[in-house]
Amino acid sequence: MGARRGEDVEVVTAPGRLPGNDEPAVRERARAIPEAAVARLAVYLRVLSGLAEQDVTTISSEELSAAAGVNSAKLRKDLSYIGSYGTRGVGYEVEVLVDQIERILGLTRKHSVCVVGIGNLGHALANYAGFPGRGFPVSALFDVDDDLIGVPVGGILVSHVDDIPRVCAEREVSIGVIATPPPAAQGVCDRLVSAGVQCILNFAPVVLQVPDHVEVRKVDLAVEMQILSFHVARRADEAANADESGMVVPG
Amino acid sequence: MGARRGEDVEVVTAPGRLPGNDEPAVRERARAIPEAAVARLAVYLRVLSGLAEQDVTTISSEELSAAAGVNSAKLRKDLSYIGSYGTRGVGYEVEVLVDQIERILGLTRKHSVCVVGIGNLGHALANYAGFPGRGFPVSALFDVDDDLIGVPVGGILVSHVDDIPRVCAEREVSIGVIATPPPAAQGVCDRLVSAGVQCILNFAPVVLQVPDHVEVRKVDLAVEMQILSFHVARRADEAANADESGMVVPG
DNA sequence: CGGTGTGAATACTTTCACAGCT
DNA sequence: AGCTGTGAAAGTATTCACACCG
Repeated sequence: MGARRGEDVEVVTAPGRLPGNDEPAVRERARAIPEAAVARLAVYLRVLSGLAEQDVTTISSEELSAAAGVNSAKLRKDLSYIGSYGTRGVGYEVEVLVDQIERILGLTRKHSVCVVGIGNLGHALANYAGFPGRGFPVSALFDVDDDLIGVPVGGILVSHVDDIPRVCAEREVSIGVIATPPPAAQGVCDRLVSAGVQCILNFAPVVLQVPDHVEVRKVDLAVEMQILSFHVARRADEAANADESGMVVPG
Repeated sequence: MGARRGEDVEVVTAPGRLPGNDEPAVRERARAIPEAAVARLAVYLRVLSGLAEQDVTTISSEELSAAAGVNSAKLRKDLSYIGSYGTRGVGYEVEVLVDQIERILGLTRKHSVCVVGIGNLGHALANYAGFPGRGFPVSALFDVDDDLIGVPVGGILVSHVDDIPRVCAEREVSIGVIATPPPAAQGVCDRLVSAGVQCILNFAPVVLQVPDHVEVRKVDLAVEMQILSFHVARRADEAANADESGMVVPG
């Protein structure tokens, strides 16, 4: 980073709107799509795919945003990150948006997925129709249980976790899904990483330690439930407060 | 953003809650914990519970933050939202933090959970040990399939979705988990809402429309996969660019 | 007109850095 | 001497509001 420690360096530059602003460390990559926007693009894509199936060809930001559960300004901003594909006064062509979002999300290539840990959840994941349907073929399954090795689940034979390096290399796995019990997760993660897998989706309730170049996303049921619990509690508090402050309850 | 340009802007800083500050129109919110912080508190809680089991009694922000995968400033800030329970020069008492986080997250009450849609995923959820273990007893299961009604799954008998209102009321369900196929999700959601359930965790890949007073969180595998796909693509782009710009790849 | 695309304003989150307590 | 707690700065994300264009 540049200068810090301002001996009266006075921060001058308001967020650069000046033209001659040649930031030194600025990545001139246009690929600066906010993470939050990426997540929403995936949602828009699903909504749009549904519309395409119903032969809707054109849609406005207002309609699309309502269907996606966001407001229209956010939707337009999100779409603006990927380019200008709308027509003023009209709206967007569904098919164009589908293509462009798929391009940005990298869905034009297929991404082989492996699932590690074939318990209840692993079974569900291995059979999950949403994966292959949208460019994510599940191409390997792993477990430690001898009774499972060689058994077909969702059409794929389960391999032993010890074979992760070989099998992942052979089948060019790019995304690993961890659905093991918590104590096994870090070990499995390490094996996936050393097998060259750079993206991991973790269902085990543990914080995985990985090198910088590996991307981890986690799905944590307990955390989700606790967040909901927090909201239940907050609501109860508010109700109690409103009550006590003599508010008249409407309806 | 702070001061810039000489128009005595004086942005009065934000939501401070100084003591003795008699804000005019402040709506008495003692509970102003950022959503993002709430999610992390749940993670800290799990780490802390693990530490407690290993008889660790005291921990510094540096250690705890490392175990939780965040930096220590963020951890301290997050903890500061719930109060001052640390000892300067020493650290935090594990047990105190556990109690306080549980209190804030509303885990001192039990929250009955129902699962709707007893397919692969529903089975996995019904059997998920993480729920009852941490104050979220699964107390009702629902499906439409006649072959499933009355069958015990994870020790609970499956009821028909038509009985959602009655059963949810009887068992005081406060959190509904939707694990149905996409087309059924909105209908199930509506029934849960009219049964008085105010918090919903949605695994179906659809955007649920709910009244304002209902809190929905979603877990969307396809979206997660697509976000990872985006990162795979970005990485590939970066590699290509670095390559082309004649960069020497470091070891 | 009607609806997109986007600077600018606002709101929220993270990080810095250090005063103050133990 | 060390670590927490926290204002203030920096960085992101969301929303507003309107110029612009079909």
